Amino acid sequence: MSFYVTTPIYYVNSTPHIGHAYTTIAADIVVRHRRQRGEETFFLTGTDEHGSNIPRVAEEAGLELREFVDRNAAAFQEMTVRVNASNDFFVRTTDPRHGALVQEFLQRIYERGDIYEGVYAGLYCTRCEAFYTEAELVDGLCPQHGIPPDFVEEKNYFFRLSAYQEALLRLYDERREIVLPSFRYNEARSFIERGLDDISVSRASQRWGVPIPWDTSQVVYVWVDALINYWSALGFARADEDLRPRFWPEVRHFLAKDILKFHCVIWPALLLAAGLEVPRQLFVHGYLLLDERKISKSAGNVIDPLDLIDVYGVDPVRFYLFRVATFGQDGSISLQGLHERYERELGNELGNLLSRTTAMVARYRDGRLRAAEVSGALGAQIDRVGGEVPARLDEFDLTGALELVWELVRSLNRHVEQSAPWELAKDESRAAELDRVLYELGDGLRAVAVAVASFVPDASERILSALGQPLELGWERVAAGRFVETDAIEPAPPLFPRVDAPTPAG
RNA sequence: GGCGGCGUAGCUCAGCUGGUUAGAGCAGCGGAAUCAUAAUCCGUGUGUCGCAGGUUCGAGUCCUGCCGCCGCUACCA
Repeated sequence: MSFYVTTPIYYVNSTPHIGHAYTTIAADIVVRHRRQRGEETFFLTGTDEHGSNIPRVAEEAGLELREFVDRNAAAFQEMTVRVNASNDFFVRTTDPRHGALVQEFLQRIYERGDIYEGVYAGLYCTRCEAFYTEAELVDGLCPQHGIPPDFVEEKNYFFRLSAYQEALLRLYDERREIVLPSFRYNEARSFIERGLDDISVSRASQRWGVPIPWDTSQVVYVWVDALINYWSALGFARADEDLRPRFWPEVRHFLAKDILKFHCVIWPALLLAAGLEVPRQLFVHGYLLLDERKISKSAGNVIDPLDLIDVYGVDPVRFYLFRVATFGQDGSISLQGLHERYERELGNELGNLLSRTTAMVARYRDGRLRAAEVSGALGAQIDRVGGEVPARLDEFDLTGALELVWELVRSLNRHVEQSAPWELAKDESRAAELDRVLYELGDGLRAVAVAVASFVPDASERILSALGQPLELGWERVAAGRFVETDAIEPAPPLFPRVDAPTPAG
């Protein structure tokens, strides 16, 4: 079974913020988990570099076009690396190999008859790359950007989106889970239901883009160019293999709610028109709100994820985002919340659990941990994590999956208190009891490490190392009693050391 | 206007196809312990489950209406 995951390709018009990191991390968690289950995976992310905004913004920045997109693409590549995303490829739409496949894709639709020539006249917001009707404007300005739209009249090529209404409805009816969560499915379906207008897929007045193959005086509309990346990248990501037969259409697209229509309506229609299969699934997540407010430049509350990573490290940021907010819904984050979760849950509940466990093994048993039996309730809970976490991740309930693992962390701390190894250590006749408790703690912590590996990969490794366990993450190891005997456990250094509290000014 | 989401303890939220005295975490208060990054554990909640009706033996959970917040979308004589 192959499993292909994508993030949107991010627009190099601006630099990365926490919202980009959120989508990338979500996709990464899911794909890492699938690898743990031994599935064949491919994880794609990248940048969207065409469109009329780019020449304008580049000029404002005083840079050559190429220089500008290279610089901003590099910022997204750095973000990808810094959040520890395990992507298999990073696609850029300015890559000529992408351009060639975009042309091939459009040519197919053209030849099959669903692209025709027409004239578009209307109000156009260059920032949105979208046309507006008078009614959509607010005080005559673009509702998104608050700038006056331009009146544009030009010859364009149109895609017969309107012809795909029935096919799309049929698709939605046959595959209820094509768009998740279900309320996003409803949103997309009702949009299709009320009728679709044809869309312009070319721009006559622009030069920065992929030329229309049969009329090189025009370039491909940036959104169409961008969507095709999901299919094109598989064609050239590997020099020695076209990956499309292997991974298309087993794709899961992750995206934020603002680009639902492009992904859930236009993209499947384009694929149908090109005679290709539609995506297996699309997951539409919500927005992160900073202190209850939408994150935006105009609100002045943009967070650079790299700043947070500099202070707390990458794992805590990955952890926090899926701990506070239910994935799929909008969710509130705050610097203080991150700090509190870091301290309490990562530092105290998990980090300290490792510290106390390893310290006791070192102190009472000279670092030796021998196989013993894992008692009923605890063993059952470990096995339950192994069984139920995959089910939650299969439906992209990242928050629920993490909560299940955390309940096990809490149980282990409770187990320490209830069995009080320091009491057992005082009584030679209870040596076997002590051995068993220490083994249970070690085994439970080991299982936790494997179970949270997709969320906090670095910490997972450090836990396994501290316990003298092999760095093997196969999901079958999330089960009781898989601890490998060892003689070399030393008191572990703090897994998540204290950091200074954030300044109120932020 | 249509469609959809949300409204549950001070705060953040779970509560799937209706069923024992409505839950978790945080914060607060009280206590225990000392293996540990003073980290942990235990106890502690008189909540009109937005409001009003209805269906049912039984509703936070279904239906209707209404109120408030939000999203998508349409339209305006």
